[in-house]
Amino acid sequence: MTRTRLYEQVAEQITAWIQQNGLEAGDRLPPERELASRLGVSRATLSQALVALEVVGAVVVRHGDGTVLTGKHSESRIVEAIRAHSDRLPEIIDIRDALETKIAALAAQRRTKDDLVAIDAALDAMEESIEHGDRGVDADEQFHAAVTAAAHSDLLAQTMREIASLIRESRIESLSQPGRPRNSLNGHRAITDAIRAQDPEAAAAAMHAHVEMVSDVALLRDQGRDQAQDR
Amino acid sequence: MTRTRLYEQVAEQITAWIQQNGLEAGDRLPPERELASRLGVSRATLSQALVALEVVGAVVVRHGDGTVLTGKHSESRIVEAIRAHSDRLPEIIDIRDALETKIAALAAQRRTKDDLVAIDAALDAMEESIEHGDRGVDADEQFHAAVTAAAHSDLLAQTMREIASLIRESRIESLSQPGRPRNSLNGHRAITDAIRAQDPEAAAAAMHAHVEMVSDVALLRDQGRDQAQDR
DNA sequence: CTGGCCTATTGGCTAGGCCACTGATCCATC
DNA sequence: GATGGATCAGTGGCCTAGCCAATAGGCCAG
Repeated sequence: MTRTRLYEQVAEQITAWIQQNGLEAGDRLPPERELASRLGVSRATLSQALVALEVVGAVVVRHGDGTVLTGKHSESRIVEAIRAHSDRLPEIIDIRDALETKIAALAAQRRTKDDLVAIDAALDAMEESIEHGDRGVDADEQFHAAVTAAAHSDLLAQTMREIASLIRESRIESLSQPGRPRNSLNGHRAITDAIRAQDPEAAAAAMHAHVEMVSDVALLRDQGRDQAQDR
Repeated sequence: MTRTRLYEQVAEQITAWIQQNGLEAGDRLPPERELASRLGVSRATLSQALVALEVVGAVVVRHGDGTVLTGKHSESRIVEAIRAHSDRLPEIIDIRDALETKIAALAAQRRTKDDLVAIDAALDAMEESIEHGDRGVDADEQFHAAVTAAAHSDLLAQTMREIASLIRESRIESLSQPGRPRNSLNGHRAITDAIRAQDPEAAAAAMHAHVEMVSDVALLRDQGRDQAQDR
């Protein structure tokens, strides 16, 4: 059994420190000498930690200049592959439809009582959020996360996490449309009902309709430069 | 522009050396002191290179023992997340069903003439392969890759690539069953017909049936320790 | 044969130092 | 006044030397 190496701890301390201080891309880390003494490690060890962070793509170390943050933290190759393209929204809809429809069906089959409690809680949170005039972005995310958890598939869950940042962006755009949060909430209710009734087909259909509704926004927005991809 | 760091060169030399000598998982690298002097760098620098290789997952450094190769090179986090579990086959079926069903539907909508040519070619390759008594694993893979390409979605394609190694394993098991390659080929034909006819629903249904057929094997194999996950 | 100890080997980490690169400043030149 | 080169302080890159800690295998006592 290999124990945690010091450089790993240091790397984590650094990332934590970055988060705490709200540092963003382009910001600089303290000089190695200072940072090393502040963390109570040698410069060599700190250097190892920086190598690790550099390999992961979190920072870039520039000789003679300093260590600057990339902000990319550690994005999956999936996300990287799609970020370059400007017309990514349709693709996000496609993959959400593929994954979440299946997830909804599995959730209907496998959900436990606890899963239902979590889903209901997310539903309540979104309702309350909307009552307060919010868009309910976080609650929306919470709901989908709860459904994903109820599907009890690590692989599907991990894949959803990989593209979470992409989905979040589209989610914000969608929920910014007037009347959309209420609409979305109704969609969530239908999905929840089907999951509660343990009806996979209905859950899949409800989720599909929900994702489709979101896609309308995307199409509206992409209308101008829509290409051969007829949907 | 930041020039190449020494540790990067060292890491590359090491990986090259591994390839040249045909080292495999479980093999040991020379001791740090020896390796460092042989590469003409200090132990500190070599240590940085090893950290980089460790972060990438190519090696694991064990205190007091040595540095051993993992052979995993660089697998996606999705794959890593699932490798730990022994009962991964059901989950692979789930995600294949989710992704490939959607991919088939999209392929039916978006396929070009060239896409069809590629799909037909894969079909022919599989047929010929089976005639020769092979299992047609490569041709099977080729077919699914061609369909994925025809869906014209970078995101879905990249996601499929991420879990490709997992699918490949299940594929080999499936096609090893007697009579299975022929069965699989028929499934491919049905999928191809639907895609050629540009019928999304039929393509999705055909792909779903195809994946289900594969899942039968998996269930058969997992029968003994099947848990609450009723399917 | 078993169990515990010893030791050679190997990686973990530190300390201290010199070198190379970067960027800003200052100054001579035009 | 504008331009271009020299300078210098700060920063990372890399090295040497050394001690500490974990591992594995052999040795010895029981």
